[in-house]
Amino acid sequence: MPAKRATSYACPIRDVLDRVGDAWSVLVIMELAGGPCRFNALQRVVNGISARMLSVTLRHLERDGLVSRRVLETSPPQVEYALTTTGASLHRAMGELAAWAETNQPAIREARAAYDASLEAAQ
Amino acid sequence: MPAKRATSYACPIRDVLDRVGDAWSVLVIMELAGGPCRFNALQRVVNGISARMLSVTLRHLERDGLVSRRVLETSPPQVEYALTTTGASLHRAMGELAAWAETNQPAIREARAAYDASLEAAQ
DNA sequence: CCGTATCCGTTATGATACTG
DNA sequence: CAGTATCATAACGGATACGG
Repeated sequence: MPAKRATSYACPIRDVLDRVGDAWSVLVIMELAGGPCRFNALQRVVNGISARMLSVTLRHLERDGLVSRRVLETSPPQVEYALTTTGASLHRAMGELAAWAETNQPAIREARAAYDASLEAAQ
Repeated sequence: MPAKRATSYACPIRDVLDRVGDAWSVLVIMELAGGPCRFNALQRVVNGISARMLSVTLRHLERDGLVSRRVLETSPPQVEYALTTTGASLHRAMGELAAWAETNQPAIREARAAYDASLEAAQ
C-alpha cells in the first residue's frame, strides 16, 4: 500500500477528499473565490506558500477542472487563475465545514490542552 | 517553514482542516458515525489501514475531543471507540462536502483524463 | 513576470516484531 | 484483543537557480 496520496483504493469520495485535504488547495480555493488572481499575487496572499508548492497546487486544481488558467498577451506576460463552475461549487460545499471549523476551534484547542495536560500529569 | 502538518501559522480553521485532510481520519469518522466500534473491528472495516496508523489516527481524534475511548473490563479486554458530540457534529458538517464529492466525482475523473490526454498530445 | 528542475532535509507510513 | 517500538522507505516541502 503506497503512501498517503495513493489515490483511493475503494472509497470513491476519497480522491476528492485528498484534494481538499491538501493544505494548500483549500487556501488557494478560498482566495480564488474572491475573484481571479495572478500567480505572484496569489503567492503574496497565501501565507507561507512557496512558488513550487503554489505551482504544484495550481496544476492539481487545473487537472481536476476546478481552476482555469488563462495567459494574458501582455508584456511581461501575466497568467490569471480563476475558479471554474465546478470549483465554485466546491467552494460553496466547503462552506458548512468551514463554519463548523470556526465554531468548534475553541473547543478543539481546549480538548487538546486538556489531553496534553492529563498526559503530563500521568507521568 | 516546517512541513505540511506544522499546525497553522495564520489561518484559524487550518488545524481543523488538517485533521479532516488526514486521509484516515475521515474514514474512521465515517465508520464511527454508524455506531461505536472496537479497534480490530475498525481495522477490518477501514480498507487498508495498518494497526499503527489506526492507532495514531485514533489518538489524534481523541486528543481533539472528537472520539472517546472506553476500556471494557472483559477478558480479553476490549476497547470501544465512539464519536463524541463534537465528533458527531463534525460528521454532519462533512455531509455537504461528501455529497459534493459523490456528485462531482465523474466530472473530476473526466477532467483528469482530458488533462492527461492533452498533455500527451502536446508531445 | 511565470514558472520548472534539482538538491536535499524532514516527515509520514507500512512491515515486522514484541508487550499487557 | 489492543496496542507500541523500531526500522527502512517513500513522499512532501523549501531553497536555489535557471529558462520562457
